[in-house]
Amino acid sequence: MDDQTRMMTGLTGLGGLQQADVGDPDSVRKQQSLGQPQQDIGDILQQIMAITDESLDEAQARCWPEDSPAHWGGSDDPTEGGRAGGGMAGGGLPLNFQHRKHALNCHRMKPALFSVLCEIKEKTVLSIRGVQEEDPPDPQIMRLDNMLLAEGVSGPEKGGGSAAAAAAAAAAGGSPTDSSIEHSDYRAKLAQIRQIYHSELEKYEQACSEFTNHVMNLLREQSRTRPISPKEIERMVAIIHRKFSSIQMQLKQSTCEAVMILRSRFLDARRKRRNFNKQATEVLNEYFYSHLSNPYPSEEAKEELAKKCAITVSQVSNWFGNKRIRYKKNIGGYPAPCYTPDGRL
DNA sequence: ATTAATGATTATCG
DNA sequence: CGATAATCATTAAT
Repeated sequence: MDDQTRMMTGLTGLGGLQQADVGDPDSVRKQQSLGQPQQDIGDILQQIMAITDESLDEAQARCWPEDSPAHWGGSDDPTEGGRAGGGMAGGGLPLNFQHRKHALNCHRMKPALFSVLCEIKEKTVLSIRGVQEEDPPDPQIMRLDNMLLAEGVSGPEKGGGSAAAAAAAAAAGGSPTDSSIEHSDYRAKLAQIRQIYHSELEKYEQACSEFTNHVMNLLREQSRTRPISPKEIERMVAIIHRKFSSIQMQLKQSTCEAVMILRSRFLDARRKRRNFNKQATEVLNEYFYSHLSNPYPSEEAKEELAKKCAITVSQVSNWFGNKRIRYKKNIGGYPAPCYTPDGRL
């Protein structure tokens, strides 16, 4: 390994640094103070710190140029909360930045420091390796995905809004003022949700790849002054992707909520209730009062009534359910209407 | 503008 | 699954 050889040479160059000592930050300074110029190490560390800070700030400033996207519903995204609002990149930063980087790379103590960092890392990486991440196929996000697909939000585009509305109106047949209007309205709103969802998703993807690129560039850059294995970069990228996918899940969840609300608003039949026509209620009432002793029409009788009234069987069932309970309430309540304990009806 | 009537939904029970 | 009771959301009536 390249790192290994460099580590070794660097070790000898530093002169007698024992492995046991490296873990303790103070021991490094103590060793330096005795032998080689301590000032150099102090400088070089400071430069590394400065460069790291600056490049991080720069990356963040470029990655999040504007605020978080809009969500529906009330649930705010808790994962979007605390990002450091560090110092904005001033005008002269890049030059200063390049200059310092150059100075650092050319520093004569750099190989030695690199080797020390290699060694420290060699000890700590073992503990990190123990934290192997596994990604179980999250059932939560699977559920959300399935629902979005079923609702046609995340599926393939189904034509423009007006076209879809026209198609719906044409397909509905019958009276054009009844269900087709509401249905097209529903589809329009659904298309709106869908559009927002896709644009947000795209924004997230873009931000994710942008941020990933920045981090990778940063790590590659830093790998010249401190040891970073490709595997670690990979790990970092995986972490970033996980984070962003959790944000995406938030988006999917709020989209699902919006769709649910939309459904309950438009597909709830209570909202488009029409009274049955006079003749239908007459037929139903006739059956009810002529079978008052047993007002429970059989399935067959229900079908016949449904056909006669031009309504569905379940509507007939609803009607008889309502009629029975309301008849009982109106008739049976004379002597002792059921008062509640607090004296109200 | 309030209230009554009414069709539909929901929760609960057997 | 069907019946009931309570409740919702809309329409008709006052």
